[in-house]
Amino acid sequence: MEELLKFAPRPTGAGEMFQLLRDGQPRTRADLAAITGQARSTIAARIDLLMSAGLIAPAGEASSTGGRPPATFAFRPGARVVLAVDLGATHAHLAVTDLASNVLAELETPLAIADGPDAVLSWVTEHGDKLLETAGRRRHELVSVGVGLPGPVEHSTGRPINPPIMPAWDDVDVPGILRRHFGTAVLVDNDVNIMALGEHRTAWPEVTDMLFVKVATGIGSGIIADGELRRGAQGAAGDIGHIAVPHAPDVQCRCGNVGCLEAVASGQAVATALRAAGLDAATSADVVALVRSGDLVASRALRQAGRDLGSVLAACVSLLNPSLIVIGGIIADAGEHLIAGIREVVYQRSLPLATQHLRIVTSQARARAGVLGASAMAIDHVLSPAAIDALIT
Amino acid sequence: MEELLKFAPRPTGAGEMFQLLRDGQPRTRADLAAITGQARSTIAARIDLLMSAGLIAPAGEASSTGGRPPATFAFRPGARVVLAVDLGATHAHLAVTDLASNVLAELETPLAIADGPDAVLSWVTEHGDKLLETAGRRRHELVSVGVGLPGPVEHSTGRPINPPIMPAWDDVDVPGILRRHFGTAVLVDNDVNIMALGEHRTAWPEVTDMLFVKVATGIGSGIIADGELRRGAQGAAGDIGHIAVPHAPDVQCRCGNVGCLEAVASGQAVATALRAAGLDAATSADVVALVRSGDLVASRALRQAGRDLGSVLAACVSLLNPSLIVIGGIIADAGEHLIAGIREVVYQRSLPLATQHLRIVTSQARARAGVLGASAMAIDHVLSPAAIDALIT
DNA sequence: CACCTTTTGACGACGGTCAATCATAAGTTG
DNA sequence: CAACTTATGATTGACCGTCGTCAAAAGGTG
Repeated sequence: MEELLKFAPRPTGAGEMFQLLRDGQPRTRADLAAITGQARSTIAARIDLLMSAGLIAPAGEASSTGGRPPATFAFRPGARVVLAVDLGATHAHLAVTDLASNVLAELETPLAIADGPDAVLSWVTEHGDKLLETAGRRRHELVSVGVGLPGPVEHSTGRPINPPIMPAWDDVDVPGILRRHFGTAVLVDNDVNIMALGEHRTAWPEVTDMLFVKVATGIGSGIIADGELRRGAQGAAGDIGHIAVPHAPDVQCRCGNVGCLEAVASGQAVATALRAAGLDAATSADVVALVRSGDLVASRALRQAGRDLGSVLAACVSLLNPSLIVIGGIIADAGEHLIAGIREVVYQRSLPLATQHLRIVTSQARARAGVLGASAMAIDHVLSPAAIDALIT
Repeated sequence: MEELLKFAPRPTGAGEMFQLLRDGQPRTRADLAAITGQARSTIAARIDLLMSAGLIAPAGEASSTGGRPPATFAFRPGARVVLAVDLGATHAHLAVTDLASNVLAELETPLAIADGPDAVLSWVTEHGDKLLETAGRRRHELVSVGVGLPGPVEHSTGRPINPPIMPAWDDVDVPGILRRHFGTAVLVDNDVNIMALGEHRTAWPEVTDMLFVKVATGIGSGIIADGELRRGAQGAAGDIGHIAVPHAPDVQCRCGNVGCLEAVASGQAVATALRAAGLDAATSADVVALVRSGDLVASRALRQAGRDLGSVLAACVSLLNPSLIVIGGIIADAGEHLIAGIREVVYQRSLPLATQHLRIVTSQARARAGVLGASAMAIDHVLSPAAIDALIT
């Protein structure tokens, strides 16, 4: 049966051949013909199509093997642009990127999500247009928009569902509103999910199973399994902030339970603990500043937060068996104390099989993880085989 | 090279049209044309192909709407058979099923996995052949074999990796050995994973995100996310037995840590606790028997085990956001005490968004979950669009 | 029974892909 | 520089899958 597989007939359209080039590496026509199994003439025709759409461009000549050197072709990320929108509880981060998520122009500013969808989204459309201009691109070059929101989102419809910190946004048709203005596809997801996506695509594209953990005022995570973001039944997957921490003190959490991870290890929780110890710490940023200034009490508190986080992440490791955990969010900027605490507990509490190939690292995308993820989500939608085929006809 | 595989199985579409019929429902040519958007003549050609391969058969006429009544066609599950093999620590369960996982012949018997791969696998080949004969099928009708093993398995290669209870099986090429005998594709996975698959396919096919939990001598789980089994980076996902239980007593676990779920809530752990209370309980089966006989101490112990399980499952719910948790394994046969304890804690400890659509139920496939899953895994491989296209050419 | 509706199978047309061929371009090797 | 090697573009006929049409078949309706 399997043997017959190799006789299976004809492959691929132009859109699928294009997927091979998305990694940015230049390839010759012969390369593509060998990989796809198609005739050289067919490949040549597809190259012409993709070139005339501007999606690929000649990338110089490869080295000769004795005769005429072959011409190579590579993905041309600058062909179009997308708008990436990362909305947090109190800030907004906009970026215009090319199709390889290179940031062409960006804008970061305080903005309260609680102002409601009308105010926030009209701010987005206004500054989205301006940013496009700053990047020197025209509206017709914009092919899609990706948005991250600080709450649970049903990804298929793009509507927030019962978002605790932005109640006015419940069930708002965010894609519809933005599409009316920009005239393109609009993809929406949870902010932690898009951070996970951003980190995955830009820093760890070859990893298939990873967990991205955002530690800031709250705590959340995004799950990549088998190479893709997993959102769960209602889009609420990764919500680890309210998992009970084993052996934690019975601290009251805003969710009503006691001993939640967020109540003992979030930036807010650490700040509260430091105030109780007589230090001046109101916000997560204050905690980071204290630790960076070398304050021992703050460092010790952060390491303990790491241990508490670690005891929850150990459970996540057992359940998901990722090969990578990435720690992001503002608290991750406070140095190695947090991650040291995490490692301490995770490697002790998990089985060897799950930890032998497990790395635990800090975010590389840092504050840009959100927009990079929003960009990646928008790009994915637009560079799918079907979308490419539609574009070039 | 691997990329090539991504392209080779890009078929003409007969295999893909066949996927529509896999649900067993009869459809007319017009139905299929409407669904796929292809011309009726094209559909007719594909029907002919699939008919001549025996994969589908006429299923009578649909009711007329005024003119000639259309003929309907339906998947013919009896066209081929697969062998399903569920190997536990101390027992073996074999089944020959048709392509809809209907059991045609089965065999369940004690067998020690610790006897090693040579002894066990030759037992499997011998009795596999006999079972095929019992079912009245010939060797050439067998198209694939699915195997479940009680330990971590790298699914892509089918090799066990560091299996704690079957060390002699480490890195053994199980698919290779069985393929040499049966001459078909052989798929291998962890036993809990195939139970999850079996339960999912036979009882909850429409659920996209669920968690199957096996509670027996040990505790393990299988994850279905976005409709498919997720195995993690090394195939060890779902290994919840060694997650720390919050507020649990510091019971020593065989893994070296203390307070593991398996050490406080497994059949073995409950039996140990009951012995300490003066009851006669050596195995998980004894625990089930005691509870069924109405023993109050045993019932209370099981309910507490449910609570402990629940506190771990609450974390899993927060992380994965499933819409269903299925409890299987022998302990699940002891009635509602266990599941009552689970519900008690899960619904209290998880956020409303995650629990509002969450059901927690006992397994419907029961003892057959394993072979049904092995069967489903084998069938999936053989009824994929690419495999069908290869078959009918 | 004649007429209508709908399905079905057969046929020819169309378009995409392939394999082969040739002339030409653009390098390397001696 | 000449000979050789390899890549490219253009062209061709053949093949295969798909589509649309049309007449025949099969049943309902009056």
